[in-house]
Amino acid sequence: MPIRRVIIVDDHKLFAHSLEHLVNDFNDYAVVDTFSNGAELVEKLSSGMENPHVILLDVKMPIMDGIATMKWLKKYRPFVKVIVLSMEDEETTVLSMIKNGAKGYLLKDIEPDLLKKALDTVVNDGYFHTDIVTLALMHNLDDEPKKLKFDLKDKELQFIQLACEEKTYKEIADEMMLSPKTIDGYRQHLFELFKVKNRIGLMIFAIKNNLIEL
Amino acid sequence: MPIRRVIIVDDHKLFAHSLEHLVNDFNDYAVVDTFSNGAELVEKLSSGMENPHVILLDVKMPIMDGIATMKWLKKYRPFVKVIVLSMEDEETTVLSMIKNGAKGYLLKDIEPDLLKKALDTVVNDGYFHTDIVTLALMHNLDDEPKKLKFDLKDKELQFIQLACEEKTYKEIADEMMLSPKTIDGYRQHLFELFKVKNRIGLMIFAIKNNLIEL
DNA sequence: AAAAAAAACAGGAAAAACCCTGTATAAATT
DNA sequence: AATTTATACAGGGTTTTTCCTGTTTTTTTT
Repeated sequence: MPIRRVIIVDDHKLFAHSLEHLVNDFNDYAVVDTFSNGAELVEKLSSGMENPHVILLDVKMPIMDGIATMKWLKKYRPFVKVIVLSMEDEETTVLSMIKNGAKGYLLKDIEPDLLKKALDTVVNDGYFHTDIVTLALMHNLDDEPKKLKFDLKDKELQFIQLACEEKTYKEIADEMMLSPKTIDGYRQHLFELFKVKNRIGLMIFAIKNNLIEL
Repeated sequence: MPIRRVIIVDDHKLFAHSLEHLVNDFNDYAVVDTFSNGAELVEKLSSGMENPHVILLDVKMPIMDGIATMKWLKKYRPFVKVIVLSMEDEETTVLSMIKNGAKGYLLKDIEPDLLKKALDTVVNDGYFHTDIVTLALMHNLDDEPKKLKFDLKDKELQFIQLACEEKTYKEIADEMMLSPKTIDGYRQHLFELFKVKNRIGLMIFAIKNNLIEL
């Protein structure tokens, strides 16, 4: 196996250089460069630097942070594998890095062995996912209706669901076997309750509160 | 550690009983019952049977399938840990089982050792997630605009995004600095293109095709 | 420069959505 | 039994949306 070129991007110089030593001690890996923020990386890559196999990327950095860097990489170097090395395990951060193509997400307090394993796995299988990622993904999946401050009657909920389909109120009235005037009453009541101005507003509210299934 | 009570639910009798032997051979686990579909399980649990620690659940079953069973369990026995054992790895199925609280999802062709490990991990950590789950979760996350058969101009896309907000066309016209009549032209053109009948239909289309960010 | 295509805009009208106020009836409270 | 509350419904008006058929202006193509 050829030596894998690794780039480290981290503004914490001490950490970055210790990491460099560690990675250089692994067989098959060599750190070819370290940068202290995303902008430096982007600049070098843009000006013809050879692409690395793997980038070890921090999240919190000055000038151009990990998320912005990840977005750039996704767009211009999608084939370069990125492992995020971060102090923070906030789920929104994890999700946003994974969404933008990170192949792994590790906390900085892991054992060196795990980093080695992550590198190997990412190179061979394309990704390395730890519990931290899986849990974030799971919570992201949550689609329980958020507990609303109002409790909606069955008919109201049914109206909302139908109002979020490509139907006229007349059609909704037929389907619910009620007068169009009654339907108009539901509409008006819910507009006031949700503080929306039109049917689009109602639909936005319904989506944000998981009242409907698209 | 006390012996963990396990229930197997699988209509494939031969498989179910082989599995029973296998699990009984594991230390710390004992199969207390096997059922050939979800309905049998639900009936027994409802009529006072002691709850198991773990349920090994198949997906494809007659009468009451794995998904329906999982939904029932999520509602009435949320604390019972379920590991899905399935032949199929269709991502929608995986997602739906995980959404409904399955703690693990394994294919039936795995090694016995892995099942043992899954049982131990589920009992101790609460879940056991294999690549099959992580991959399904990842793809679920996809929010790239799907490649449309039409290519939309910038103005059209902007109109769509504004039309999916709580605005009148007059307001949209102001914001885009165009005449309301021009906006109406965009509307009509896109209605025909997407084959929708009203603004709600347009919004549904935009959401399904990831044209907008809510 | 002429022709073709695309983008911006209009008139006019019907349909649907929106809004306000008010009534009859059934259901729940007291 | 009397009162309140909730539900279904109406009249009638304003605004917005939707639809159809054009014209003018700008941009692109030839």
